[in-house]
Amino acid sequence: MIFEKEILKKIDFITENELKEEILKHGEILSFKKGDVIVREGQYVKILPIVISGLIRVFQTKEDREILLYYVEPSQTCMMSLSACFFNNQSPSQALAMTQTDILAIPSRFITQWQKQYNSWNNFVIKTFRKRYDELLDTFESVAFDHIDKRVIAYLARRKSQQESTRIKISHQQLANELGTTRVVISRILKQFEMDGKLVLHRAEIELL
Amino acid sequence: MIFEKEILKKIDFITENELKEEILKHGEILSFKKGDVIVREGQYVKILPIVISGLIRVFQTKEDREILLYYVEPSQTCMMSLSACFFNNQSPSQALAMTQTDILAIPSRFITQWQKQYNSWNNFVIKTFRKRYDELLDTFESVAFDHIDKRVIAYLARRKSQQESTRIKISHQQLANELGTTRVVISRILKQFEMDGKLVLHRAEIELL
DNA sequence: GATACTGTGTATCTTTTGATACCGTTTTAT
DNA sequence: ATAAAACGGTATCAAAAGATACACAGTATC
Repeated sequence: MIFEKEILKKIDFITENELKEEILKHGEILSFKKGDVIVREGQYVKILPIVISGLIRVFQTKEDREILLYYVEPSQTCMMSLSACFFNNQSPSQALAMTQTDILAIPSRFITQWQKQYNSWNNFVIKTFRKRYDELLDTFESVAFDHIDKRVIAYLARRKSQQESTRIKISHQQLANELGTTRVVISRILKQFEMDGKLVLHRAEIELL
Repeated sequence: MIFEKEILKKIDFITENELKEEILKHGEILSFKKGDVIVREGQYVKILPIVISGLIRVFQTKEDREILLYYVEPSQTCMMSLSACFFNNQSPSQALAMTQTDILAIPSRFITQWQKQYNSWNNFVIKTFRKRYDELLDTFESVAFDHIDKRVIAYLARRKSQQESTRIKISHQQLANELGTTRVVISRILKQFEMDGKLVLHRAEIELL
């Protein structure tokens, strides 16, 4: 059971009390288990998900490879859903629950309505677009100009700071998928890092030093 | 002199007559010559530019290299300006007039106001964000997964369709900057294409066949 | 017309990354 | 318990792209 108090804590970027009430009234909590598909490619999207707890991975698949768009963390929403709701489009991407995840589902009809009525909602919408753009630009720059070893380090560092632990559970294959390369390349680089004393490798787990 | 009729033609995505009048009333036409800097990095942005004629190049500079974000064509606006106006931020990027360019400058205070009042304006705002995101994603994918020769061809094809001519005025060095690589690589690839009979090279100009 | 700058062709060498293949270990499923 | 799948180490080879260097032609400037 999720209490209203917890929900309100996650949407503290909403300043108008009236809007808070509306959100609690019209939003519905949906729960997903690890590995559940939340949105399929091509599916029409009727709700906007705001993550209350857990983590959602949003990605596209193109010719048997995945392109990671972004993760949706608590207090955030999915830009692609936002856009799809807005224009009543099909979703161009897939969303997957990475862990047990609870979302607050807002029916799409409220999105533009609230944008007009509530400043903080409109801010939320615009910030979501801008944030994802900046993230993508970051990724783009690192793909364009950095070597893979640097990207691996950056990825691990980000994971470390997100989860407050130096042990990162991920297989070489998964890491390769995240960075858009192959398993052999990742194994090679990680081994080198281990020899340099930067980390220790365990099965499906990387321990940062 | 730019006539109201021409302006209205360029903003035909605006459906409300009332808004059209407001735009004509509060917007101001600004003209730039080829090469003029329209926005500097770090500058506060007080107006939203809608291009009436010409072309604007929006890019960032990082450690002596340029990162092209996008071009703003007639009827379009600059996402970065939109975002900067919205949050009263400094512009993280530079904008440069590629040719003689006329813009319709909308004072920033109207942006959110009109978003609330006019659906077509809000659509314009959201579409701008989404469009630039999609473009960036496209570029990202081609950088991540395509070889440079394919990217060169794609770049030339886009330029061709934009300007309705098979002769593209660009030097190898400029082309290298656009694609984030070096002159030698571009010369090498273009020469190969010429030998394959796909194009003819002239000085600072490429003729597509 | 001399000079400097820009644009281009091309050769050589190196680094990075990808592709493939093979092997052993550990975990999972039946 | 046994087979299958997932995980990872490593070697070899090839391709793509970057770095550097040099030559020379066209263009602009004075």
